[in-house]
Amino acid sequence: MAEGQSDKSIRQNIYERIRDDITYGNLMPGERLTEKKLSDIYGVSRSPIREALRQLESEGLLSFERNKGIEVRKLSINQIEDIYESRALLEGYAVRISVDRMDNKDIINLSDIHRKLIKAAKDKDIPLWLQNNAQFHGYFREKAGNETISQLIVMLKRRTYHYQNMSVSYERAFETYIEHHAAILDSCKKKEADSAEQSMILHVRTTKRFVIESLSIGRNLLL
Amino acid sequence: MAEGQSDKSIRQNIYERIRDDITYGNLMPGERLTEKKLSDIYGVSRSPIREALRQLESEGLLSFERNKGIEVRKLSINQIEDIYESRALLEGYAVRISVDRMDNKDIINLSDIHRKLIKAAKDKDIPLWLQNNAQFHGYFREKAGNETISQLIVMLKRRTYHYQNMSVSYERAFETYIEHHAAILDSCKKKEADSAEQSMILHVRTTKRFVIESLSIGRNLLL
DNA sequence: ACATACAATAGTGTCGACAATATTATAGAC
DNA sequence: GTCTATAATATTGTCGACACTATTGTATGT
Repeated sequence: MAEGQSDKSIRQNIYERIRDDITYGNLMPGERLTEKKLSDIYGVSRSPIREALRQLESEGLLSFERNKGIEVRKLSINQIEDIYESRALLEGYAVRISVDRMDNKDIINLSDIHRKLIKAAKDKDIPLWLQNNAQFHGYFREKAGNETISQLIVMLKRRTYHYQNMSVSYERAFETYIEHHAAILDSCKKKEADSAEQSMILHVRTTKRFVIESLSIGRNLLL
Repeated sequence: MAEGQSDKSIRQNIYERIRDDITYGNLMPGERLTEKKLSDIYGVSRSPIREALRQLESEGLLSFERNKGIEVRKLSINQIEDIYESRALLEGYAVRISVDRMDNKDIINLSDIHRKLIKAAKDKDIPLWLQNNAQFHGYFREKAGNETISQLIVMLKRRTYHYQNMSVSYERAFETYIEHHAAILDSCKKKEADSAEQSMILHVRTTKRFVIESLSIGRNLLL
């Protein structure tokens, strides 16, 4: 009866598993991976593992050193800033393009997500927050209808996912984010594309600031 | 006395070779690759080849179908448009950020490249054009100092490289491009970042139009 | 001539083994 | 005790073989 899925290749399963382990923090930045260990854990040979690792490297989640090994990519403050600046640009664009394409139904859907975010914040329900926050941002990504930009945003989000998660509990973060979302939503309603874009850029940059601040605090505590 | 490089891994060599074969048009979109054939051509086993292929897939240069095989990724008109829109956004950003960081030396360097482009256009020296055009665009990419955005631009350029090369000979292309470059350069001199950004966006979008038009013409001739 | 079943072929997916390289442990000199 | 040289170990890089799947070719019945 076997293990389960099975119409995906082993490589694909391994790829998704390691990817998720990185994004959800089971594998931490800087952590060392050896092919042998992964091979033992998942009970498969090294071939599909190596191929999965190559994919993850290309997507910026792992870093290799020839004949040395693999580690979960560790980002410098500078690199984190670069990634968030890129996201600000791309997500800002997505919002700007979306605005003109939205009808009443879209506004209702977004307002609904927005309400759930307010509730999640009030209850301090972080998983609920993360889920709806992803939906909120994803809505614009999809609506903009640019496949390439959508993929780039998703890829960049993955690179900082665990850094960002560590900062969600940052004081006042929820409150600030909700204000930003409200501003974006408001501009959408008024069909003010440029204003919506600016609000999104501000939103992502603020997130960047929170992430970096909480990172410094974490390091100060540790060192 | 052996082949040459040799302190790069076989995988890395194969990766670069296939990548270049795609970007420079030795491998055409839609062309089918089999691991066996590549293995025979390069005289190595399939393992490093498969790993290289995975990298190229992640970068959007190949497309896979499970148990079916690999082909050089063929882009639809829509996908080409998406990629150029993304490039317009990213390269526009790079220019905008660059402007404030430029000193007289930079302006001189860019003017120099610009002059060489004019000469290449006059002589219809396409390789010289391509080389200096890459330098011109690369200058802003580097100057902007955002590693992530720089990598994204390079990746996206590769995806459309051979499509674009087919269109360089498009009538009036050189002339138009030189006007655009002049406008960008002019805005840089005047330190008008927004204007420079807009000129670059226009430039990339115009390139998109030329590529798509020359593509349609090519298809009409063929069908 | 056409459709179906089945065999032959070709290609991808995975595995275990070995080679090359890097890291760690050990021993010896001072 | 510390440094260096060397042996032992661990890890990555590459290979050839086999399993599984899809495609193509062939034969048979109608």
